Amino acid sequence: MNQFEFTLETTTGAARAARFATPHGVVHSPAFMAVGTLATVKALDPMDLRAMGAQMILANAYHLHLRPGDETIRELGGLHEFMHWHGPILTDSGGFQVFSLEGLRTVDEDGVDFRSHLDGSKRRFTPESVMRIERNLGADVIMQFDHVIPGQSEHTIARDASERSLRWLARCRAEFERLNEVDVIPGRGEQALFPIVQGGIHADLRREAARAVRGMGDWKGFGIGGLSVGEPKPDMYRILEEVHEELPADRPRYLMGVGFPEDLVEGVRRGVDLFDCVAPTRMGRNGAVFTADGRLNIKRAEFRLDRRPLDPECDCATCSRFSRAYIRHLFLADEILGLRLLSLHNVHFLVSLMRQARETLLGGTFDAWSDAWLQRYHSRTTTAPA
RNA sequence: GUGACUGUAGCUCAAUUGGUUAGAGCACCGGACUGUGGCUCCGGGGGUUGCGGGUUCAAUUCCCGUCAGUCACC
Repeated sequence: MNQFEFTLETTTGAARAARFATPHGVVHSPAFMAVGTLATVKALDPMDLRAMGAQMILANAYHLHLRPGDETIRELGGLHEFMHWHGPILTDSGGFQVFSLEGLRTVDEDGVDFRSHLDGSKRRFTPESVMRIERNLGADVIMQFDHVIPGQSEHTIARDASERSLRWLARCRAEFERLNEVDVIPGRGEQALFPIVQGGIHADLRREAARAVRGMGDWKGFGIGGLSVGEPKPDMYRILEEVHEELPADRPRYLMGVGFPEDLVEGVRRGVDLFDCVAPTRMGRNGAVFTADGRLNIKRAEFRLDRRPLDPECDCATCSRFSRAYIRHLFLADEILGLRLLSLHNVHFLVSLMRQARETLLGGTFDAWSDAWLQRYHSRTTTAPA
């Protein structure tokens, strides 16, 4: 396969199974990408990720620029070499991080001034500087620098941010192409730049953004951003349906920052190929466990004498060995193994969930499987449907 | 044995000169977390103020006794 070639294998409605070729290996989609912001999927070793079948992981340009520095990582051979993950990597640009520094940053047309969350030092990101950072990190797929806004933002705010993101995309692409001429990528291979479709929860803006992005070039894939940032779930699902109709079928769609198990299934049904989310690891560190019957909190007293695994149907390295009672004890005692065991299980759960989606797509049973899966997951989940 | 000091929530401590229904932190019991701070946030259950008397309209607060702990002295 050619670099970044996306080969559709089958479709069921909007849902697709495909292969996405990168310089560091092929991603079989739909797929969940574990998040390793600081060049580590928190509490997990690359060996754990490989063993559970994780295919591609994320890292973050903002965080790694501040520490240890993208130049440092470049000198050390790039991200793959640095963190000893030799599969595909995607870096997020830092648009979301800058957005979340509310009160510590100001956006203007040229870029963003902000203060480092580490030491308060003044910093400035522009589309060009972010492209250079992501080049130094050397991921397979890099994301454009975009302007992220809260999920419920009104039309005028959303349009302003979306249009700015489009203008920044043009500058990202120009700098990306310039660097391709004058610079090499650390490690080996090539990079693909993904644009990000914005537009908040407004259908017209989303469609305009998708069309505008398409018109700007022959992209290797598309990011869908600005979702799961405070808007109701039905809005997110509705927007995915709108965007699906505007994006080319023969390119991967990456839904940024999503999500919870039910969001992955809903996303696949609406044409999404790639997901990433901090939920499995962050929530795992806080005691939440994904199971086929919904979420549970391992710290609850009801598990004090529970000898069962977290999820009786799970074959991960945690569930094949440890009881709920033991892991509960680890959490109440603040033992670090507890964080690790739940992070491992939760990431495995999402990776495995997408593997099931892929297998049922290829087997022609996806609709029935996803219906049944969603019904079962919601039937006993503790989180109220939005 | 004598004297001094201290006893308030599971723990560490608050509670104007005696004045509403004795509070807080931690712990405990639940919940939240979506392009990552192991953080944080929200809610909840918990008290015969060591025990027994007394004074007072009113006692965690003042008085007496008693028990326990700490320290000092025989």
